[in-house]
This record gives sequence, structure tokens and C-alpha cells, in this order.
Amino acid sequence: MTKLSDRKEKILNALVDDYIKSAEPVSSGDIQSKYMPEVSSATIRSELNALEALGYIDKPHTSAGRVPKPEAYKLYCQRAFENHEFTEQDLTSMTERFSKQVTSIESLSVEAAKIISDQTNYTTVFVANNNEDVVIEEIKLVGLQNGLALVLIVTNCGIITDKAIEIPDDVKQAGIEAASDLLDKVFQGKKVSSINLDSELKKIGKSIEGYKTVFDEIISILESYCLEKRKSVHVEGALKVLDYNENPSDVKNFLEIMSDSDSLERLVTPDDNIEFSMKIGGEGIDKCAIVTAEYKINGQVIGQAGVIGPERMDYKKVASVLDGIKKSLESVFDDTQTEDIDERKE
Amino acid sequence: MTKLSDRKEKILNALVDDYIKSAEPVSSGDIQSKYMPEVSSATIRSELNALEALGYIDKPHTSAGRVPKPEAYKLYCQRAFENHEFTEQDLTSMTERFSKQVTSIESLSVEAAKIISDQTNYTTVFVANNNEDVVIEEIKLVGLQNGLALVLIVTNCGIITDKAIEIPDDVKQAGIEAASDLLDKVFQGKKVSSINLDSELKKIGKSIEGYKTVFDEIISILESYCLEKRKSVHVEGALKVLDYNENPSDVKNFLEIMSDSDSLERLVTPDDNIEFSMKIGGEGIDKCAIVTAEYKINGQVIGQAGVIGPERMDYKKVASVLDGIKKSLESVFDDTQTEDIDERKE
DNA sequence: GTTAGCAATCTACTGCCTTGACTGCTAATA
DNA sequence: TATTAGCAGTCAAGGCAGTAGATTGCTAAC
Repeated sequence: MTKLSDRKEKILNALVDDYIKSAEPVSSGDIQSKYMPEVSSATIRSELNALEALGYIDKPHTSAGRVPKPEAYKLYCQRAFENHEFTEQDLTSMTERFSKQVTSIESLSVEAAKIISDQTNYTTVFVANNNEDVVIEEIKLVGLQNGLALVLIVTNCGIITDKAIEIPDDVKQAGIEAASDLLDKVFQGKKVSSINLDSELKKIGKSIEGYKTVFDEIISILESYCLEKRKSVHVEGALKVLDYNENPSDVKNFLEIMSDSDSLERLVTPDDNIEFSMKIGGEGIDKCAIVTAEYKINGQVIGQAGVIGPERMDYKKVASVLDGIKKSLESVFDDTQTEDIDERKE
Repeated sequence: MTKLSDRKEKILNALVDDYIKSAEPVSSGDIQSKYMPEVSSATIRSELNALEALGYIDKPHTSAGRVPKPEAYKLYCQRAFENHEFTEQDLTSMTERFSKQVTSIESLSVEAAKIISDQTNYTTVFVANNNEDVVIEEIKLVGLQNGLALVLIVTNCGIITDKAIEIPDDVKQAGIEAASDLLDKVFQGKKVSSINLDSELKKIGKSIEGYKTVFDEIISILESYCLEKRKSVHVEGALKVLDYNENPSDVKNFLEIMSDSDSLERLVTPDDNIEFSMKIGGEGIDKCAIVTAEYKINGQVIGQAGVIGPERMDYKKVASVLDGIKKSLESVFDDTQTEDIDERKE
């Protein structure tokens, strides 16, 4: 799409602005009186004609004003990201919440989603990734009375305490304590992703002997734990959809999607590797717009945020909040403490 | 409220029946043609007049039919509980789900709510009580590297594994193992509600010495565990509200209440000690009717179910499902296996 | 106590008309 | 060539009147 003239863009911008506020089709006269009294409405009309031909706007009927089409929202949203402002105060309060509340990957997604949803008043999804490899700090087997043993694994990402395994008879004889010690020797200090059981055992000069089943179970516990720790998806403010959509089946559909974390993850994953993006419709939520942002710390993607609202969203607010989160996350978690001032140009 | 004549009740019943089906005001002619061709519509009209004076029904306007008022629904619902039928097949499939899926107090509330909601197509809340006293089967302290120790308590209601406590220096010296053994001696086999620390220690001839802090923490862990195990509240099918209520603020309000377990518990707790009850409105969900049932096993109340739907609910279906659940629970869990056939009279 | 018949009442629907809001076109203007 | 004023054409929305249909309450007869 070829670049619009400055005046066309100014008119388009004014139109979207007005439509977001009023929810009414915007007429050439409206634009003239409120935004550009220096030209006549007839001039604006001919520009509007051109914009309509270019696919940016539409007319509900002959004698109505114009309404924006998705292309117009996209351009508007892009501009919102280019020039937004936020108060220093908002920024510091965000930063404070992050540094106080966030202790784990789960709490990051919860807290970030809450902040964004509170500030924008739209439904927000936050997907937090865990880039750290899970490292085993300590591992113990605790025998219980009923022939089971509890597996206790302390990792850098938390303690696994809820898995019990059955103890084979031969291990029972050799003693659970011995098994526990062996486990600790083999696994302690290891990254879960790089465990190679055979070579570890060779190092300490032992074969698996009767412990095979036990080791297998431990490995599978670790694997599923890593999988679960890999991502944390959280939604906040799902019910805000009721503020702008009155159609029961739309709402039902929306809320169903909001409670399915796979759909959510797909929803906020940007199509290409882009810092901010915006799309209209997706995953079956037809009438909604989704603004997504990707967050990096130390160069690694640590999460995606997605703000979901009506097409007529307050994109300026959304842009400022999403960028505020970026700044906050950087100031709290980024070691390099990048001081580069926001100088993005597209 | 004095008892209605048989004919009045028959007319009222027909009116509610028809209104539940059609959602349209019911006219005297409708009732005559569909339910009682033996009398004229004029007769029905005069009876309707009387029922209106008694507060059972209402007229939207002069030339409309009549609609039921809450009193009418209550009577109708009561009758539905008195004569309902269910197929043997439904009953056995319910019983099967209970015996297969229910292993804990949580799974009881989840499964029961699911069954009821699936069958009735209304939002269902189930509150399951735990009447069993928590008995400690085994208790262990597992030292970790970071000065903490994990408390491991095996009870008849499950294993507590997620609590770590700090180990005071004096205990560290005496050895965590000794502490662990002492704990096991003191607590093993005890009901949590009847633990009296001093007398237990006297029995085994030991004073608390340096273990005071540890014992205190254990006790508080047990107390909070009992509290948490006391009840389990579960909602199923909350979104079904969208099938009958189109008002966004009603829906928002409803869904907010549905995600607050305290409100839910209040909602399904019957006002008096009654087996089945029905009320219209409550806890801020004005336009809804709630049918509640209380379930007992071996004479003890083990749970309450609440079905929440529009006033125009399919009370017959609801009554049959709620009573089916009762039968199912009895056949699965009741030791006395009561063979008494449903002979309730109010 | 029940019924038929009938006037009265009221909603919902339909079509008609008016009003007001825009647009697009045309011709004049800078 | 770009801009503007003026004006006719188009359309939705709202108000109004009239009609059809449903249902009630009343009355008088059975």
C-alpha cells in the first residue's frame, strides 16, 4: 500500500479518533469543524472519497458519514505506538509492582496481565516464558509406610513435592536411603535438559542395577515438570468483553476461548517477529482487535502480552501501557540496564 | 397461604407449564384448549382472576394473558419434587461416574457439579463437606540444604507436602532426624482436632525443649490444612447464563458471583434445614431461580447442590436430576444402604 | 356455578410522512 | 489544478395514525 499524503493521513487519523470516541459514522463536516477548519468540508469530502477507494474507510449508507475499516485501525494503532506518552508516575508504580510481586514465572504473567488490564480496561493475556534451564539442587527419596516413596526435588525454579512413586521390592531391600543418596549423587547440580543418565552413572562408577524403574520415573517427573514450567499463560479481565459486546453467542465464544490456554497462546503470538503488532479478528473472536507486544530481557524473549478489545479501542492508552510495561520490565530485570531512549522508527 | 382448590392448582400448574415452554403470557383460551377442554375459557378466566388476587400470577397488560409470579414457581417446583421420574439408565450412568471418578472431597464436588450441569443444562454449584476428621498417619521432617526443612504429613485425606519450615539452630544441632522421629511418635495416629500437645508429650515422657517452634509450626500447618479440607466448592456451566439472560450487566454480575466461592456457598446453603428448596433471587442474582438440595450420607450432611437458572426453568428435569444424584450418592457411599423408597410428603 | 356473547382494552404491526444528516456533483473561483 | 460554495439526491430514524388480533371482564342466561 503506497504511502498516504500528509493531509489524507491527518483526515484518516481524525476520523478514527472521532469514531473511537463517538461510535457514530463521522461526516466531512465533523472533521472540518473539529479537526481542520482551515479547509472546507467539500475538500475533505473529496479526500474521503479517495480514502474510501483505497480501502481505508466505508459508508454504512449513502447519507451517513464514514467509518474506519481494519486497515485504518492498523495505521492508527501504528501511529499510536510511534507517539505515545505516559506519566512518570504510572511508570514507577508499575515498576514497584513488578519488583515487589514477581517471584516466579507464574507471578510474572499474573502481575503483568493484571497491571495491563487494570490500566487499559480491556481483557489482557500474558504469556511468560521461562528461559532458565531447570537445575536440580537437591533430590531425596522419602519412604512412606504404604510401599510408596515421595520424590522430593529441589530446583532453582521451586520444589517438586507432589509426586510419589512405587518402590520395587529389590530397592526396598537395598534400602531407600541408599537409593536416595545415589539419586542425589547422580542428579545434583545438573541441568535437567542435559541429563544423560548412562554417562552420569559411569562417572560415579555405578551401574543402574535394580534402580532402573526408580530412575526412569524420576526422569519422567523432571520432564513433565520442565514442560509445565516452560510457559505460564494468564488472562485478566475476561469479563470486560461485556462492556462492549452485547451479543450472547459472541460473548460465550469469547469467554470459552479465554479459558483455553492453548488458544490464548496462539492468540498473542505475533505472526512475525515483531515488537508490537495489531490484528483484527483471530482464533474465532471475529469482532475484536488484538494488540500484542513482545518483551525481551537481556535479548531473550520473556513474554508476550495481548490486549483484546473492540475495534474501537483506545489504542493510544493501550500503546502507552504496553510500552510502559516494557520499560518497567527492563528497569527491574534487565542486567544491562539499557539506557537507550525509545527511538523506534519504522 | 391457604391451600388452593384442586382446580385452581391444576390451572396454575398448566399455566406455569405452558409459560416455561413458550415464554409468552398464557391466556385462558390456551389453558382451556391445551389442558382442560372440559370447562369453558370463561370459567378458567374467573379462576385466573382469583389466582391473581391470591398473588400467584400477574398480567403484563389488560389484553395479555397471565404470567406466573415467584409464588407460582415455588408451588410448581414443590410439585415437581413430589412427582418426578427418572430412567434407570440415567441413574446407573450417574452411579458409575461417582464410583469411578470420586476419590477425594474435591473430586466429589467437581464430578457432582458436572453431572448435574450436563444433565440440566443450567449452572450448577456443588459444595462438598468433609465430615471425616483428619487423622495423621505419618509425619516426617526432611532437611534441605538451605536451612529449611520440608514437613511431610501423610493423612487419611491426602499428603501435605508443600510446607517448608525454618529449622532453629538448636534443633539443627540435635539433628533433624531426631526431631522427625519425635514428631512421628507424638502425632502418629492422632486426630487433628483432638491433639493436645502437652499431654501427648507427657505420655512419651518428654518436654518440648528446643522443639517448641517446630511443633508450633506443625500445628498451624495442620490447622490450616483442616480448614482447607473442610469444604470444596465447585461451579460448572457458569456460561450457561448466556443462554437465557441477554443483559450484559446482569451477566457480568452473575459471572462475578460465580467466581467467588464464599458467595456461592451462601447461595446454596438452604435457609432452614430442608431437603430440597427453591428460591428466586438471592446474593444479587435477581432474575434467577435457585433450586438447592442437601445430601446426606450415613445421616451426615455431605454436600449441597444448587442449580441456578432462569425463573422459567425446567423444574421437572432439575428435580429428577437432583433426586437422582441423591440416590446415586446413597448407593455408592452409604454404608447402611437405605432401601427406603422415596416417600416424602410435605 | 358455569357459560356464551360482547364491548373494552391494549399491543404489535404497517405504512406514510417529515425531518435531518450526509454525500456527490457541478460550476465558479483562486 | 486544487479548492470551494451551493444544491439536488439519498437514506435512516422517528413520529403518527390506523388496523388487526388477542384477551380480558362483564353481563345475562342457563
